[in-house]
Amino acid sequence: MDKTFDPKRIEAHWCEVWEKNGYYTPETVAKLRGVDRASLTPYCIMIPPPNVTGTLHMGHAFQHAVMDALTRYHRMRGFDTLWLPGTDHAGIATQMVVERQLAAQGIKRTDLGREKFLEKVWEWKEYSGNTITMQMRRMGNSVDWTRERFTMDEQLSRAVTEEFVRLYEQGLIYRGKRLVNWDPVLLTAISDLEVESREEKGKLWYFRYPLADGSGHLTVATTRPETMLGDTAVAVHPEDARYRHLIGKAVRLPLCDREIPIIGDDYVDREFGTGVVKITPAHDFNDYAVAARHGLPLINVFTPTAHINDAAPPAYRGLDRFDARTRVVEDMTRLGLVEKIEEHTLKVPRGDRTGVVIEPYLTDQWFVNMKGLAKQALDAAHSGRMRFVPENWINTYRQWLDNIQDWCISRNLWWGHRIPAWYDEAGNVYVGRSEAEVRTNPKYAGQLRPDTPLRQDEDTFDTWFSSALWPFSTLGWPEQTEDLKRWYPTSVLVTGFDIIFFWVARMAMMGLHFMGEVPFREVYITGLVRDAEGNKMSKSKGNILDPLDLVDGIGLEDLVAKRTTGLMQPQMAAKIEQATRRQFPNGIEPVGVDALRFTFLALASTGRDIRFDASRAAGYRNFCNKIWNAARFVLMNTEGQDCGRDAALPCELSVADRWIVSRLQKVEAEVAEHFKTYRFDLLAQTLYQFVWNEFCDWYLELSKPALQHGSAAAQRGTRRTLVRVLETTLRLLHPLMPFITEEIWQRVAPLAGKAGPSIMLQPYPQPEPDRIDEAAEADIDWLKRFILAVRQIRGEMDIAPGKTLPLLLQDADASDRERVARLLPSIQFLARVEAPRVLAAGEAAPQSATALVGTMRLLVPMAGLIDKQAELARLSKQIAKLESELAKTTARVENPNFAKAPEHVQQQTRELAAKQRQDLDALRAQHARIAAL
RNA sequence: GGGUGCUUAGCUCAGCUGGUAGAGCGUCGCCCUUACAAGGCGAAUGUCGGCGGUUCGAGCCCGUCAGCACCCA
Repeated sequence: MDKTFDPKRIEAHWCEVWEKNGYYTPETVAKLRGVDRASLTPYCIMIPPPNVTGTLHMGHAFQHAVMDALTRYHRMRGFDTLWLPGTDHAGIATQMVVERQLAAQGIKRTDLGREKFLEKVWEWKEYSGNTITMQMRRMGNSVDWTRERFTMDEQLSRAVTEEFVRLYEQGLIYRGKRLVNWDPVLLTAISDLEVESREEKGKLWYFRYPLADGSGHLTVATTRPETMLGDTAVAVHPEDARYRHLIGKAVRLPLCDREIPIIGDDYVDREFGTGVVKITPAHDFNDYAVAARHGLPLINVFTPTAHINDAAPPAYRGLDRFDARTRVVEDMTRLGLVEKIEEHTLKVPRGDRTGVVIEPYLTDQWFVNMKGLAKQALDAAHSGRMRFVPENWINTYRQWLDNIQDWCISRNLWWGHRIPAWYDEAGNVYVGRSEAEVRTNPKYAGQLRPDTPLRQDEDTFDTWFSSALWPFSTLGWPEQTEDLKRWYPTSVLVTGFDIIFFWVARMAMMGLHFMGEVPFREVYITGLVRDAEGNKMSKSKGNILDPLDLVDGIGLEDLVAKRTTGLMQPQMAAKIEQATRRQFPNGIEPVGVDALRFTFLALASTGRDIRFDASRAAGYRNFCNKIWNAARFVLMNTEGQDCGRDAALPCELSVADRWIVSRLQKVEAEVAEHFKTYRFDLLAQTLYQFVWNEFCDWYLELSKPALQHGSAAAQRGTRRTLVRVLETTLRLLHPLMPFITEEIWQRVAPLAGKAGPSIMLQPYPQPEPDRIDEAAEADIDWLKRFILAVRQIRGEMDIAPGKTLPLLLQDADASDRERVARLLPSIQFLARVEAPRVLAAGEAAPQSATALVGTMRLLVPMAGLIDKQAELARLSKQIAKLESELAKTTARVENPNFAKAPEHVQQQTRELAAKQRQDLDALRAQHARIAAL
């Protein structure tokens, strides 16, 4: 083995072997194991399908590390395990990408026509769609590629049609002219979830509307002057003394020369502006509701691209909405009807994709009635059939479902699932799985003749309308396939809190509605990966990291180039470059897949932000190297040697052997608990500490004297323990770090008597409580304290580690003496001391540096080694520390009410105080002795 | 306005049903000891955001104030 771990060399090899041999596919795994799948418990995770045109970002890599750990863990535990991969067509996002590409060539989507345009999108999908899957392969994600799905696959598309037709037939879908959020650039409706409202600086214009009877005017305040062209009323609060008497009268709408009524409605906020609001029902959601209550007409004054249409006076027709605003204000000013203009901060709705101001707009759209669906979804969560982890996220879920609005599912896009609805020339709607089905549907027989021309709805569905089916459409629904029966409901959904509304809730609703059961038993909500400063990673901010750049490393220049090309706002480039050069002055060192995956898991605590710090990943690369070298050591000492596989030969286990085996059992139990509770941070920490701080720091060191000087039986026992513990540890680590564990396991497994094609298919280690050995743990605990005490003297006195020290023991009790005798080789080797001599009671000791182990005192004679002042300083420091601790303990014990504490706590605390007092006395005496010399 | 979190070492974060405050990274010493210098050994560092309460005992429970973040309207 090389001296340094080189991830690149092994990663490519293993991910190919694993996939080629079908280890990701449940049928193959069962066959290789010789078990009947029917006898196994199913375990299934559906990947949240990434956008087909995207690339793998840190958030994906993070969640995939979690999902793969769960998948590999359950596969090793013998579940019938499926992690199903796939991608989402992402209607708006993808259409935008392709439109932008065409725009660069001066082509518009409408120039091509629907069919040609869709061809272009499919081309792009083929080209870019494999990027993420390639990246996932490199990360070693053990998804079953034979079951890979795309939301626009033929079968999944059929599922969407089925969904729509059934909901329609059940009366849960309706079509209607409603006010929707309209993106005037994309020319589509979007759902309220796709609108981002941000505070922006604007103005508040105060306009005078003359009363129709000429008796004066009312002043309205508005943030959108241009919409006055569509006003159909002005409203005041019914109890507003200033205006109450005007209700029922009318004003003359300037510029339009229309008379509109003054109405009373308690929607009006008396404190805002003048307390009089203009009502524009076709262009404002609140006004729309007011109009509905008062039976007001709706006047739409915008075209789909947000230009003024022919419903407005001729002077404004064809103007863009912002030009119209300027024009309206100018005209009103000229008429002397502008009372004042104030600076004003307001919430501006913008499309989350385009960033343009969203227009409330009156169009025909399809809606799903959500009330009943939402109730089922709420019940499922409340009853615990679907459980959130961490559980507080149920609040977010509930909050949305409690206040749910009907869902606008139609998108006026070309890319997506086309709505299976047809219209005749009179505009009657016919819904069916196909035009042929519509024509043969007896329900429509009366009104639809065979020769009636039908045209299909031009629009497509909201992407989430299809991904809501993902947990079961991927398994074959609406067909009752074997896969569907096997894996639905799935075991767990792993996703971020940002799409609880968009996706989790909608999957729950559709799963319950169509399958009669929750789509997943548990929802593990992860935090969002942010950069080291806590900012969300985004291309426009220039702080994105490509997970593979961490894996392979990247030079500073390449990183800068990567972050600054293709920006939507090229003027940001200089700033981004500067920040990148500051944060990664030397680029990024390669860490390999295993280290990156381990980093993600170690960061997966319960918080909602995950700050990614590259130095953390470097730390775990070092961990990989540590594992690698520990394995080297084990192999160097065991390969080609007797590792105790022959049960007939005597095999002796040392205290250290029994200790590490005992510790291993406890670690295995902790690991199981952490998996169960999704505490991957604690899981990673447990394994890290076991490997580094117990196995490497202590066990491997303790094995050295045994390997060199032990009896044949003892050597055999130690070799056996070395290979077995290492082999088990590799299996424990495998779900977190698949590559390095596989590579090493291949060499170690035979020595440990294990056979099999891959560590992936091995059983996951389970604790065996009868191998816990408290006596061995107590011995090693004592030994560690003994050795640490000597090391502390050595460290603080700056004595070279290689220098062998003489050692005297004072006040050693019988147990101490017994242990010293029994553990002598370990003590001498690890503490680098001569065989310690036990001082007889009352025997004078030479001038020494002292340390305490229990009641026993370790004395390192100072002659020629230790400076008197240094030792005095060291003792003073310890005394001071102990004094403050004792003061705290004494305060507790001496509290008169301490008697109320449980007996064992009192006992424990008194013993602690006694021990501290005793140690303190010993240290003070020692200090006095040395000071006197 | 409604809701949800967060505030612990220089940084990033753990801290279980209340019982002697922890880890990683960083910092400072001493070491190229034949698994590993991507390493070994040792060390330093905390008014657990403030105030009040409950309790024998509070980082943890309750109240309150402050600051920060996010979601919904």
